[in-house]
Amino acid sequence: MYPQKIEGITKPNKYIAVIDCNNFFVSCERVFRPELRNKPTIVLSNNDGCVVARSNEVKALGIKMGTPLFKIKDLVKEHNIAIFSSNFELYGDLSHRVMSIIKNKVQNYEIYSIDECFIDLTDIYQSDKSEFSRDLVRTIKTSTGIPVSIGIAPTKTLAKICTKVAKKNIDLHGVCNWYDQDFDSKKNILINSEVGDIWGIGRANTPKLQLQGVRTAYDFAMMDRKSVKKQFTIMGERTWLELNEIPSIKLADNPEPKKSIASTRSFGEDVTTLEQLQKSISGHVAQVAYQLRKQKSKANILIIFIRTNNFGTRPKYHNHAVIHFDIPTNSTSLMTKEALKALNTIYEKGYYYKKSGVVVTNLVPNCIRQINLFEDENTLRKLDLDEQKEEKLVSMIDRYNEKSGFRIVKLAVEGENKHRWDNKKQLLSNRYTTRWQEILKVK
DNA sequence: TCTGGGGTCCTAGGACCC
DNA sequence: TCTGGGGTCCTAGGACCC
Repeated sequence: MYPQKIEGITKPNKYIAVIDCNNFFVSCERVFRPELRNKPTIVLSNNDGCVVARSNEVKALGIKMGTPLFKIKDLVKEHNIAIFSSNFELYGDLSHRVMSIIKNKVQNYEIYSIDECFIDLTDIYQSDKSEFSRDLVRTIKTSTGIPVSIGIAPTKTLAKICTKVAKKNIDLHGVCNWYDQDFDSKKNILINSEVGDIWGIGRANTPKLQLQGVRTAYDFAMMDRKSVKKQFTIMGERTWLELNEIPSIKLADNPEPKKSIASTRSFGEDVTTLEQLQKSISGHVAQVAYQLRKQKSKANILIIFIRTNNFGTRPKYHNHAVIHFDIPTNSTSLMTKEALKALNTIYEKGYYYKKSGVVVTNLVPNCIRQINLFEDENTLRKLDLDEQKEEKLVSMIDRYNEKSGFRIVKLAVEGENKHRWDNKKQLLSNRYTTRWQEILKVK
């Protein structure tokens, strides 16, 4: 009998909702190109490699998320699909606008990704959660142009399932509320969602479940709890509980600072020389160091990596180096120096490199100061002074770069602005909302 | 010819300790 | 022939998400 009874747990009456932007990147492009409404449209990943966003018309053609562009050339031609390079400056700005509207309406929210936000509606003033949500859908649409869907349920996992229902049924006006369903409809919703589509059940576990005859969310919810935990660990158990209406994944409001920050990118053209790699690694280091400073953190560990193409027949090589700092840092110059030293040790001549990147982890808040064993008080004081000086300079540079919108001030090793091997972005739309030069012109 | 980027969490197993 | 037992901490790798 669904939902399964779970001993010792009383269900709290929670109203968790998830707001999901429909085909977000595509919707962003359509805001400024309304003639593309109802026309098949896709947005590509970096280097114009894979499809990362699809309009409904494209989904209907059976084009899957992540498909490389070259594999669908024929379909693109045949159906006259509109193609865009990814324009993260635009998407980031529109996302920010959507989230601001949500923040204005609810106290408890968790921005989950660029296009998704969980909210807790349990304690909002309005008693009709569905009406509140339909209103939110309308407000977001009229003030940003972005269509969204909202699912409301006792748990995050069920809410995610409900948004999918909301997207499929136009007459729901963008909102599906689990609490509005009778027993049979709830059961039907679960029966109609494939086990692999459940939030938390991924590529690796889907076949495992299917082999046991578990094909739908309903099948999964009806499994034996112990068997779920044994096979899919505590993560699977949480999902199982959530499908049985027991909240087990908390709303992460007041977000924690990031625990790791990465900057990685594949090259638009073959890279072979150490000098080119130095420039790209320096650029990545500058990026993560800036983000570290922005969230007021310092890093204990810096990892750099370089790799050749995973595909194709040319010789493959990948390697990484891990740098431990004695004192946590967010200094671009110090991190660059160490990163380049490390790059020397992993660079091998004769390969065609395709990608490089850096990751910082073991982050600590700025204010925590790990005392090095060998530091006495005088060196400490001097260090503090040096640090303050550097911090002043760096924050000035950060502010200047933010204001100008580009990273104009940077270390010499990064080199000139544009490299031949930089990202390919041949189909980029204008950054309508963040650059004056590219603002929409009304004729 | 052409195949993204940036995160989080959990577990198993080794190192180390008493 | 014998080769404890139990704890903690750390890391690499896997699984997941968008």
